Amino acid sequence: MGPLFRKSKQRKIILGALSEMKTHPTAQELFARVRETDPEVGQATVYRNLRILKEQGEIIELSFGAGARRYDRNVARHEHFTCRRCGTIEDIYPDTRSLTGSLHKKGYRVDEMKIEAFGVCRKCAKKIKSNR
Amino acid sequence: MGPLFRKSKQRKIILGALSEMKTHPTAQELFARVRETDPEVGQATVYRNLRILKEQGEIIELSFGAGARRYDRNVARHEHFTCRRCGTIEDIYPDTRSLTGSLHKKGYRVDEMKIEAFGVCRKCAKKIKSNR
DNA sequence: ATATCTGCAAATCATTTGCGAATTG
DNA sequence: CAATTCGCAAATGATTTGCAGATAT
Repeated sequence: MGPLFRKSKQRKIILGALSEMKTHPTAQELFARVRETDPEVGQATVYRNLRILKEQGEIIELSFGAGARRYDRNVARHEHFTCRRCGTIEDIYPDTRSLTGSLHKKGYRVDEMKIEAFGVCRKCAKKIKSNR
Repeated sequence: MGPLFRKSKQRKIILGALSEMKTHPTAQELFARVRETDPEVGQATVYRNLRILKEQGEIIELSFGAGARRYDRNVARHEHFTCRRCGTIEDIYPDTRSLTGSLHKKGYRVDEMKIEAFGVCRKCAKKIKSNR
């Protein structure tokens, strides 16, 4: 079987910091955040632990288009909406059954489906409306 | 307005090579392919032209999870299915209207939706079946 | 003519790895 | 104690950029 994972001090710090951030941070953003309170934590430690936590199913790894990967403490099945105006990434919970269903009918075995939506979020849409 | 794009020899070579490849290649894969016939083309030229061709809407840029970006000459609206067994990336054309519709109802303005499906493709599914 | 483009090499950005020391169970 | 993890620095992989010379319109 695989290696035995320990509850290292750093692993707890990193998971704790990610839990507090609602912004779906990149490894670098999380590293910066961790450094604020624990300046002795190394950057490789952050990357290594993100990989381990992902393998353990404690967190999810995201990658929106190009650029750095992002991490998410919300492990429930969900998708993301990125606002082009304010940059916020919101969790969304679309019903994907008809999508996977039609693929199954065509002979595909689907075990994962990733959906990313882009546009203007509800908050920004309201602002735009009131400004005219 | 923006810059005037020219039809450089290299740009044509790169677009031509991508047109012939049905594999959704990375910039490096495309670079290697171009080098086979035109060894004088530089790697920066490939990257630069991929960006320009994308801006012009001649090609599409994809990024599946982590790893290098991939490029696609098929600019029609479509999505992708990646087979975990043979690695092939197939074009799929799912109906996304109900998905965008329900987001619109919730107040989001959706201008783009990206879907990536993963699993076992039809060809591999058949092979697995016949092997037992 | 001159804005655009090229090839090369060096720079940048995100991430991984080697290693000897420290920590966890 | 022995497996695991750490921090650091160097390595890697993907992509971008600076620049002087070449090219397209």
